[in-house]
Amino acid sequence: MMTDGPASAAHTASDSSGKRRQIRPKAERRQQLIDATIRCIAQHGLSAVTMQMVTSDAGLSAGIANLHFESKDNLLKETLRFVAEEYHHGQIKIMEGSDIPDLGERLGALLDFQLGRGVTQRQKMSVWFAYYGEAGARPVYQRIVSTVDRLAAQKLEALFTVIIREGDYRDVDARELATGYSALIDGLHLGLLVTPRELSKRRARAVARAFLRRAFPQHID
Amino acid sequence: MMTDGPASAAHTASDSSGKRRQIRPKAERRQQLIDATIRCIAQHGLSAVTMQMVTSDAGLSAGIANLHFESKDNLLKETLRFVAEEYHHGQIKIMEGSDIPDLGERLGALLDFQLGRGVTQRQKMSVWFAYYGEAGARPVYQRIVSTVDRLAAQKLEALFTVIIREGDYRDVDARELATGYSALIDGLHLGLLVTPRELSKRRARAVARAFLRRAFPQHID
DNA sequence: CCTCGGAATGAATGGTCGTTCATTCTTTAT
DNA sequence: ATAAAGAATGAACGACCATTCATTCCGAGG
Repeated sequence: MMTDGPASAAHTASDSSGKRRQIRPKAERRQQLIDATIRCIAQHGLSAVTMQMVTSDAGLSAGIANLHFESKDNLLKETLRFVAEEYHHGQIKIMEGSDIPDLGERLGALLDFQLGRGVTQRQKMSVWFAYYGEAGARPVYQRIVSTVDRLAAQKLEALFTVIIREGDYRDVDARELATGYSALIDGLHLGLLVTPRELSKRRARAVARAFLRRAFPQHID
Repeated sequence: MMTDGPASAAHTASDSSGKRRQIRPKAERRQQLIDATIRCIAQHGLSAVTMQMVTSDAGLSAGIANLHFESKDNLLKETLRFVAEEYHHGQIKIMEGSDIPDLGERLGALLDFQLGRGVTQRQKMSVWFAYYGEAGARPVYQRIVSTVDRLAAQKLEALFTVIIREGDYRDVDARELATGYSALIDGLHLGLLVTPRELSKRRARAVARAFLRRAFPQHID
């Protein structure tokens, strides 16, 4: 929802479109600032992000972030919530989506989403792991991620359960496999972020596909 | 080397052992400060760590970190290097260690190390992912991690290659499997850090073991 | 016992950041 | 057209942080 529309084209304040003050709906300004925050975290790292950085990247004045979000802490919290929900909603939509009747194909669609263009953008990954890094010390972040994570994990386990029944697979535990698959995807995201030279997106997809093939040989070719 | 010896028992400056100034070898002071940095990152998060925090946690005066490390940036860099090398040296030692002749057992030892007490301590994991979070924006961190990572990946691939030959496994690519296993372990570490409620250490080990069993059924029971 | 090198200290400094709020400006309703 | 409402601005403020360095003091060598 409104993540990369033309409205977010103003990456710098030096827009030649004029310096005239613009009044916009509150929700739009909030999203504009969250988008700017994502860009700043990806470019400079969470620990280097300043309010000046964010507001100037958004092409707005210094005090505006405190106007729409109460504080910097809150802005960062809301940014994490946005990224987390965007990612998990996309996942869940595919998993329960009956528009792909074949379960093997649905699994493939999930994999492509998780390691495809939208999610694997360096920007989003940077944000994702920047917060993970702080999560150990900040229970607020843990709670935000846990909430959406749990729902996605349940959906994945349900999907795996149906596939196991359909394929009559033996010695495969849906819960264990779902945990493993989720962890594998997270680990691959990490590799793509930290060591992009050694792990290409193509290879990441191949690795994830191989994981699923070993568990569900009849469903994945 | 000297990670948790009795020497690092001074977690606060309020040691009743006296306030008398102590002069110690340079290497010892450096390690003392790195240990304090690890504790501070784990407790407060990388972005909240201050020099005051570190030096007071180490029980020393304010300017000492700048004396032994040139700057805060350098202190953080050296701390990452220490954690990365400690982790990867432990791994590599097990992988090439001929003290465990049976390859299946050696694999199990590797798994226990990666998801066992030493590594999975919240402290170490926090540090690990705090830096990962910043790696997207800081090439220095990428280089430190890449260097040690590459060596470990090669050793793991070599070990898998031997196991594949020994078990005569078909349709298993050592390189692909090594990438997958490494990613899985990273992902499990992440789960242990961010959602400890939903993923216990015991279950993480079971998931990793199941991954290996699906690939090398004869070697893992 | 004395001396000297240098390890350790911590008050002081300069700079940066988050936040505030009086003011300016745009929009909507009358 | 005019006024009221409130969105946006940006200079100013106070707090905090990394870094410096004059000073203190330990301890090894004579």
